[in-house]
Amino acid sequence: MPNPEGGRRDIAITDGVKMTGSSVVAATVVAVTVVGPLLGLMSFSLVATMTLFLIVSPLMLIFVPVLTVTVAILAAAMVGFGVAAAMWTVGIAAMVCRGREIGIGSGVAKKMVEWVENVKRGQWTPEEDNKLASYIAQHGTRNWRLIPKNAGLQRCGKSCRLRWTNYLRPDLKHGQFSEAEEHIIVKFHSVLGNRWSLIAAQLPGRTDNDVKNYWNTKLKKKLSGMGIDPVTHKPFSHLMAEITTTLNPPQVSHLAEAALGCFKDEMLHLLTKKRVDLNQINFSNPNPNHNANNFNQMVDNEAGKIKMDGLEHGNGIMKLWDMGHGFSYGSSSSSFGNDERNDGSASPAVAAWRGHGGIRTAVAETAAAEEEERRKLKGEVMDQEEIGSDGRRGDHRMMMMRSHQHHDQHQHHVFNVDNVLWDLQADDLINHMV
DNA sequence: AACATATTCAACCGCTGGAAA
DNA sequence: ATTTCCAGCGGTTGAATATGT
Repeated sequence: MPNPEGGRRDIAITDGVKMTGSSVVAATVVAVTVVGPLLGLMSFSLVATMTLFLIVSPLMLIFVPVLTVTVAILAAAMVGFGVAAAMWTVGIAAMVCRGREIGIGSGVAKKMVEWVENVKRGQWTPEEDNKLASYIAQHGTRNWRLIPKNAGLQRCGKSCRLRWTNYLRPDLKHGQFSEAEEHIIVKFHSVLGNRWSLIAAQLPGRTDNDVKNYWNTKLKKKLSGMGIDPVTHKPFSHLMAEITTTLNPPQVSHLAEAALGCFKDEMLHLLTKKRVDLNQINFSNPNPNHNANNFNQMVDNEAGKIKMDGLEHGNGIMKLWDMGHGFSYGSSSSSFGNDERNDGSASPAVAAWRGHGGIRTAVAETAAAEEEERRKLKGEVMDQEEIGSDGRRGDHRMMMMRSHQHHDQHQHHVFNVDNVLWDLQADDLINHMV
């Protein structure tokens, strides 16, 4: 698509500020300005040192041949430095230009680009907030690239968009999360994993960033403190049981040593890194009450929006959260949040979701396998897109996952200990922690 | 009071995929 | 069919603040 402003393609680094001829010149000037004085200083140092040496040396004549060679070498070195500096100068300019083009997002190039382009970063000031909010109130949020320009802000479009969506939007709720909100986050995280946008969609006025931060800073610790692994939502005791039944005795003893330390969370996190072979996933449903049915019902309600009443109040669904005592991970056979089966493994529903990246950091699934699986599902999912009427990608993903469950009826189960391969060496676990 | 450490959370980064040309 | 633009997403960072020593 031709750029409407006649420039080259925008790049990610500043999200919409284009490279222009003046920027190239400015970048070069900046680079030369930095390198020039450095070169001058180096030359001056060399000349001064040599002069001083020649003046003070009484044995100058004796060492003339040596000095000649030395000076020749140093001169050659200076030429080399000069060439290197010139190349560096050109390189910096090129890096800035190229960085602008392809989106290099770190290091000198980034700083140069920021400086050259005069794009501000960091905390927003109240004045900036006012400018952005009043502009959006008048013109809407149609083209984020143009918004900072038109609003008189020295920000990139992406920064403006994030500021608006995460902070300035009038429908946002600021302040502490309520217990009910915590409840919802934990329940949905147990099924969706780190799908923050999907979880946030269940909490009016909260952004995915809010939910993510709250989870990482509060809820994770809260669950750990209650003896529940925040990654798998399983009790630690179950994970330890899995360790002892799965690993060889020497490995178990190493793990036990590690467990005695103060790295419980890290260890358990690593222990949940199971290899997922998507070709062997079994989404069959040995338990007629398991979560897949409950979840599918919820997804069907209100065009893909999950119905909280059913989650919170029952119909055979376990109540995870006891308002008086915090989280309650019971052993109900029809549990939703914990989804624990008698053998300690997660149910197919949870496994299905996790198999699609719900707990990417915990499940050592390969990106390639996941991508292939997505592609396989894509056609089927597209047929169901109308269910997610608001067009959010998360809803598509939900549909994909649901679709996947139906699609792979005859495959094996991800988290069933009988089928899981543990791919971590005990030494690796310990080394990582230490 | 001064310093060190931990916590919080706004802002950012890089990637992805849909839409548009 | 391909290229380009744009917005959404999850992970990460780092400044500001709180808490501990």
